[in-house]
Amino acid sequence: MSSQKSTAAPDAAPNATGRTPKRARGRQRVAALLDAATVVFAEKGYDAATMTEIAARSSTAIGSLYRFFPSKEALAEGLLHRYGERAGAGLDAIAAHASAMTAAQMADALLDLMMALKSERTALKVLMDARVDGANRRQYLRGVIRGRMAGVLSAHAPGLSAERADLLSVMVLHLMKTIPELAEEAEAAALFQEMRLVLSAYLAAAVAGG
Amino acid sequence: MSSQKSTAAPDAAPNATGRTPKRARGRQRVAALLDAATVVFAEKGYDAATMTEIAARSSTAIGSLYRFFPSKEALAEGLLHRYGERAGAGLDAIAAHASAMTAAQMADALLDLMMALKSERTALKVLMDARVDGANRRQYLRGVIRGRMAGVLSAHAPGLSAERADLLSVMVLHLMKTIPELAEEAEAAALFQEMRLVLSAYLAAAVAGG
Amino acid sequence: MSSQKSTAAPDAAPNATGRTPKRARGRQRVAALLDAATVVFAEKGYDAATMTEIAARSSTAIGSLYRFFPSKEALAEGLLHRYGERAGAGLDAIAAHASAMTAAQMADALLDLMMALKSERTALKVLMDARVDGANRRQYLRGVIRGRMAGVLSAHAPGLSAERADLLSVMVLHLMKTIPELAEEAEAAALFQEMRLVLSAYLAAAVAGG
Amino acid sequence: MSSQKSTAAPDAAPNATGRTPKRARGRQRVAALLDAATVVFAEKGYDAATMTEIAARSSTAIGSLYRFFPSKEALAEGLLHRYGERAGAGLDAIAAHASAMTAAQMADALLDLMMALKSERTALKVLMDARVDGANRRQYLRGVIRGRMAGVLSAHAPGLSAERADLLSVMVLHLMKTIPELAEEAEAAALFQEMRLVLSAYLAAAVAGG
DNA sequence: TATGAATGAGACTTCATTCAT
DNA sequence: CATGAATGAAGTCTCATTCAT
Repeated sequence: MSSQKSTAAPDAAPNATGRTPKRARGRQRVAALLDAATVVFAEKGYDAATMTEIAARSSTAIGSLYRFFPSKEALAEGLLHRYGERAGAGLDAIAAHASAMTAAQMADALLDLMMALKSERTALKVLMDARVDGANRRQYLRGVIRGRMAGVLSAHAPGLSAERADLLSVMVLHLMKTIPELAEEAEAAALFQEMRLVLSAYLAAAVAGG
Repeated sequence: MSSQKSTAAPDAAPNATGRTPKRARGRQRVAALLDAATVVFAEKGYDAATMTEIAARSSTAIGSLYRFFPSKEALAEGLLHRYGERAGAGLDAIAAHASAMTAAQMADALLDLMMALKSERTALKVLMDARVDGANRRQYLRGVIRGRMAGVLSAHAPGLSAERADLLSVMVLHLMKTIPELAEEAEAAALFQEMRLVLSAYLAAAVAGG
Repeated sequence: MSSQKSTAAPDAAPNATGRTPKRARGRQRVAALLDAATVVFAEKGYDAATMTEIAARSSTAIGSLYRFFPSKEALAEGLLHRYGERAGAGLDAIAAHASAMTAAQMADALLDLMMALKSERTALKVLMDARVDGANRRQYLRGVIRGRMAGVLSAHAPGLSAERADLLSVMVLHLMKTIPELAEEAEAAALFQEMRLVLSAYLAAAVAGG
Repeated sequence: MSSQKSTAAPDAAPNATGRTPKRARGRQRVAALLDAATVVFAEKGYDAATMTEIAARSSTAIGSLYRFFPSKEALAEGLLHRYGERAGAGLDAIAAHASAMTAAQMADALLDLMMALKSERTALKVLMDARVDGANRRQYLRGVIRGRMAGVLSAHAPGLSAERADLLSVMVLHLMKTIPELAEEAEAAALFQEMRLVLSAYLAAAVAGG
């Protein structure tokens, strides 16, 4: 099932022709499907989201949806995969400047990234929370992101042991993961600022050797 | 299935009196149902959890489950209610000693409470996240707990404004809410200690006026 | 099943004591149950009516309801039986004066009887229409009433052959049976008068040898 | 079950052309479903009829039944609609010759129509009697048929006032509606002739100004 | 290859009926 | 005998997935 994906949504190199040859059409479809899935999963939750609605929202026939993603689980996987790439890229970008940042600046940078991925983040949360059997697949995403985040933190605080950086990265990711939930509270804006405090206090304490 | 019940409900008739037969049995049933619901909701999530499985896990006939909780939503509500009472009592107990605690001790106390309610906490998170219509009932729980937590924090740091205490309590609750997720990671124990650091650093910074 | 009824609801002679000894209490219960059943069947239809509601409306425990009527079908039977007795008595009363009536007067008398039994009539219709297996039991009621009606018609028009009187009685009963439905139309009152016309025209034509 | 279908649906593809495959199949399905529903509703009544049985009788998967009729109520509505069209057409055909008919001929014509729609009529009665909420839809059917019948009567007896024609049509429809019940009696054939007498006597009396 | 009608397992819920108290 | 909690078969409806066209 997971092996089929590489066939259906190949990460092939960007094509040379500027037009939309066969291959590119598929890429667009996949993107549209993932966008629709993001919206529907976020709105309804994993179980309540229906393949039919996701297909409809992206103007795709249900049969075509199943051609690209052979199951609902595979679709979720696809979403996770795309998110992993985007978030990874964002973290790499932060890592590039991490050494020159204060704890507060680091907190800001991470929160900014969080906001940039906001819409996807909600869908992600839904998928990660869904107690599906595909827990293993989630492990993959975790691994990818976690490594990137550890890179960020090591760059930021070169003194950290590899072990410590790993643990820190898990906790920071955990904290970031919960941010969209804060947006649902009445005091969303204030809580967002408050999370800045949480993060910077934690990072400062941890780097100091807490 | 019905014959299994006498085996599966060894906690029957704790007292020797012939009294409270009907009533007590009902109470036990409800408790068993809520326990089973806690487990199943936590394992599967709200949508994927089935009334049939919850009934089976508590050795209850499906019809009996519906006698006590006339809908899945009502069952969720029952769980929320029970959790509210337990968590509220725990917070009140902490509040009684809050003034004499350091930030680190407060973090410990809160985490201890969290551990005591661990199994229920996971189910709770699932229910609070579920995109059900009965959002009002959840709002009620939120209000109750939040007020209790604000009491704890005010007792701990009398200098806080009511507003600030409110905001802090929301954030602390938010952080605590996410703890069960950490338990799913490989480094659960270490992360738990890490959360101690997060909480105490945040509390110390916040009380200091960060 | 049907044999149990004679035990549960005996048509025993009116008791001598003026009080309410054991036997009479049962009689009251049965009457209350049948009254409640009449209302609920009429309101909801046979299938949608629930034994629980019928018990509740007559302030009877569900277990007691089942003591008197061992099944829903038996309860329906009980209602049919009571209706048969009441309608039969009414028809006998009409028969006593039938020889002195014109066709129009006969139509009036029958319609008056119909109105007197109105509330029960609606419940009856529901039960007769219900496509339950107990079709045989309905046959019984039909037989009883039909014989009475044939008596009325023979008294009214002595010239009719027994065969003809039988056929006429079936048709007249059929027409009367449908009256409650007219009450649901907007023009109920006018239709009721119209039914007078139908009946008297038919009786006159039939007696005349149509 | 799916393999049985080719056996159970011998009316498939009446034309030789490869054309109208999808569309025509849908229409056939709907017709088969309505036919099955007619039978089952007539046999069991509205409540006791199960969607599962209706699907089975038309060799349709339950899911397909729900694709065409998204609820039991919708299915009933579909039946009502189809009946309305057929009965309306029949009444219009009678109206075309009504002016040249005697009361007895009119009675015959109406009874003939009734016989032609016999099987549907029984189901109709069940649906119209059913205590469902969708009463509005039934009102619509009533209106349509009633207007057609008033047209028939006006054509038959031009002297009738519009009001009177309306009232007459309601009563005539009422009488016709009850015919299927007569078919359940032992003397069905004789009763059918008797209904001829009822109708013609009534029409004659009414036209005469009774 | 794209399409969407068809499929049927399975979810929630109701209610007639039983039986321990 | 009365009571009403307990039971579980059965009904309506949804939706992931397949496959003929």
